[in-house]
Amino acid sequence: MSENLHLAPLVRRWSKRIDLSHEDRQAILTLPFRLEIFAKDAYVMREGHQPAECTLLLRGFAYRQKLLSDGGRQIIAFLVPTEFADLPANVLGTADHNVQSLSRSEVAIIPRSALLDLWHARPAVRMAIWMDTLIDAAIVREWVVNVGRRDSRARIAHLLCEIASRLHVAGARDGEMFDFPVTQEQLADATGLTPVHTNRMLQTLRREGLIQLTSGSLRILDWQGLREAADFDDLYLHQS
Amino acid sequence: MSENLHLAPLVRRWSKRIDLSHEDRQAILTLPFRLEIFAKDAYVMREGHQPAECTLLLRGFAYRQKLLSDGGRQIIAFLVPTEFADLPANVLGTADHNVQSLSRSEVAIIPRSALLDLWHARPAVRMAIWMDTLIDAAIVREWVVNVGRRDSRARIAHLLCEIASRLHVAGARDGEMFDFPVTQEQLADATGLTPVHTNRMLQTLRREGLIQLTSGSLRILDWQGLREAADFDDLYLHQS
DNA sequence: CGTTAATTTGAGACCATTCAATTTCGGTGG
DNA sequence: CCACCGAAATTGAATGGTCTCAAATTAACG
Repeated sequence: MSENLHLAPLVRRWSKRIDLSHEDRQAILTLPFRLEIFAKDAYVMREGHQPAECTLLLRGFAYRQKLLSDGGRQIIAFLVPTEFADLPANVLGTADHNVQSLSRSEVAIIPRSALLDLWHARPAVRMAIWMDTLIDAAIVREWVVNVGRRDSRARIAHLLCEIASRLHVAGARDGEMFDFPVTQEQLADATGLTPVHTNRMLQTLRREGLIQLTSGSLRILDWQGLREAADFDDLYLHQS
Repeated sequence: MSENLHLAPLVRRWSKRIDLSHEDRQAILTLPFRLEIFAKDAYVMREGHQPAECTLLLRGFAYRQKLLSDGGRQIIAFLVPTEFADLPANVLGTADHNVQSLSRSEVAIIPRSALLDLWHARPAVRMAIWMDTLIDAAIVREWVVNVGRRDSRARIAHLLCEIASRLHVAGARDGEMFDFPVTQEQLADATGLTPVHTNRMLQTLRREGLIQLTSGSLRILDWQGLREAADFDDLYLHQS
């Protein structure tokens, strides 16, 4: 059977948590889809819309976001490759938030029915998807804690810890570099701070020798120090 | 077959979103369980623990919560009857947050395996559970927005709007009264504010004639006014 | 009716914001 | 390769929303 390897990373990620049979893998790899490119800042999903297809992020990053009536913006989550952008909207019918592409990104667009059929037919796959959903929720819960109860320095530090942990699943090491093209304004919208204050806190963390953040790439110089500054415990990521 | 009506409210709620066949209903109603009572403030679930059973809230209220190393507490969600307290922990293996009983509450404790069997056997039931999970996540996302980007008055107002909407699914009306025994300290921990400032904002909302909040019960006097103060849009609750 | 928890009030301190200006960076065309 | 441009990052000073710390009052409960 002709199989397309665009979906292989998804199989790889799911396999770490769930035993997938050969049939499971084949069923995933032969899902129908079309590729699409989103430019930086392009909307992948819009609040209020009713999608008929599922969008799987293959390359690049994206973020969930909500806009307030006063023009404010809150970023709710960052999406990394092999994550679905609009699963909730596909199941519940209507999107309750927006998804924007962080950088230029590549996605696979899969018919909702195909994914749902897979979900009904293959227990292991549906368990993997459910676990994805639950971990997603766990991350958002930690964001509530971050934004609600940590001071600005810890907030930024915690967000950076989370990003680094998710980008390098197998334990982040000191000095390691991550490609993550985020602006300070976006970090501000993710932490509930202003861009100005976000800038000052980043400078503080740099001055303390904890991080090195230049446009597009993050390097953690002192993982232990950053973890302490953030009060970070990666239990909620459920990646071990 | 002898069926126990303790689980009937769960069937009723799920039926609003999903068509449940007679067999589906029977399967739910005949789930094995034992009843348990939790006192006010008792822990229903503890971070780090690995539950073997699922806890379904039948009467009273509960809340999800995380503690910080500096002693701070952030409330992440309120649970109302017919909601599961520890589904994520049962699926992912370990609890990543705490659940406490808000008032004296009654729960049904169901063996994990029984619920999982049901989940595998009955497509409609697992769709209902999945939708629950997704709506849960949507609510938490809105909390991130609330805590991250709204000022203190709007934050309190929004939380009250959400509670009222969830307690009276079929559209809240002016002057209606809800039983919700929450303290101002808990409202503070849910909104990321201090108890003192929460008190002042509640007074503001009262002075404006929007609410009437006495210990244990909430009455919304001006639903439209409160909605505007909160910038509230109930789309994310997905209850229509 | 006594005791403890919850709510309320006041005043001062502080963290983060606001507003504005400047500098640096990244990309583009000459 | 340099000059230019807009976006992003940085700096400064003043304002302000929320916090902190205490004390007083009220409500809940046995």
